[in-house]
Amino acid sequence: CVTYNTVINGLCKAGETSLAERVLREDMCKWDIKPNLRTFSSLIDGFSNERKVDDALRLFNEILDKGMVPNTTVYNSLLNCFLKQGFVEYARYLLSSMMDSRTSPDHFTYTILVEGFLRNGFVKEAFECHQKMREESLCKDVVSYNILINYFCKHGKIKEAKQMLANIITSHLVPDVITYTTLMDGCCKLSGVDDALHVFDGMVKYEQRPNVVTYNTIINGLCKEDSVDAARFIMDEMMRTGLHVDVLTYNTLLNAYCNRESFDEAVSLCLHMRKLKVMENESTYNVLINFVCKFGFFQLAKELLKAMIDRGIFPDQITYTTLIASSIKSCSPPEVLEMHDFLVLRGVIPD
RNA sequence: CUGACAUGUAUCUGU
Repeated sequence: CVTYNTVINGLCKAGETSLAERVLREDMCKWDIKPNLRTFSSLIDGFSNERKVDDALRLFNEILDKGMVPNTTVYNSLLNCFLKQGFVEYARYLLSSMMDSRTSPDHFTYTILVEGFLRNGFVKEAFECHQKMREESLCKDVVSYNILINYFCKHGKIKEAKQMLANIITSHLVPDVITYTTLMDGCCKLSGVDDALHVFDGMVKYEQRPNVVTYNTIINGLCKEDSVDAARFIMDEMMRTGLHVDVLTYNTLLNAYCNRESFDEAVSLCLHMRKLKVMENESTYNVLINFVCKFGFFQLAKELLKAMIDRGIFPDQITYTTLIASSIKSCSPPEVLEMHDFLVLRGVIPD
């Protein structure tokens, strides 16, 4: 059973949850191995990440039908699924059944609720959940604080965000790399890179190691303040010190070079990326497509679109908006429609 | 007695 759970969980994480379910139905039944709650949690979480709420709910009901008793993790997975897709009322209902069945919430439950309520605009309830978790001494880590810091930062409230960091420390918890990075990103966007660097100093002082995301955040902040060369210096330093850069590092700088119209730098960065075998993603192509569109090279944009599909990267809503907005300016109405149909046919849902 | 498998938070691109 452990072996199967490992395989099933791997498939779920790889976005192959339907296949994982077939493994359950066919292989496990064949050998008469009984799935347990972990098996179901993996599958529910897998469907959750694929936004298949119906399937997640179906598996939850199957647990009940089999006479098994869902534990906290199973409830958490389904709660998270509902809240991520905006089904707040379902989540509330599930939460009350969880209470009725005397399944006690843990710190995961609370952080899922805090994040989910904030995501769906129920700010007051989110804060109440956070408070309740603290009162029940279930606040075992800083995740819920991190979520609140992110909320404040995304709503322009840098002062409140910093206050939350102070609250973490007075609660005798230890801010982690995500706490600092979240706050640094808020600083970059609200009070400038200089301020973010103060936070960075604090992080180092409290012995939290910056990671790739931390540096990407700084690089992005510098790029947005037109200090692209300083940003590039950081990237070079990362590589020199053996910290591996990722696709977001490249995308951030690539976008900055494009905005600055440093064509040569942009091209050489793309080559650099290939050489280090960092795979491009949707954003990489979106940056390039946006760049060529801005100069009215719509044919070139089409070629990039083809190249991205050939590499197995699917256009998304941003690709759509970029291409449609540009085609309206430089193409005839039939061509705009042709592009629209083409993208919709590849699964893009226009917003 | 011990060990292996499940759930939550941060950074890039368009309008």
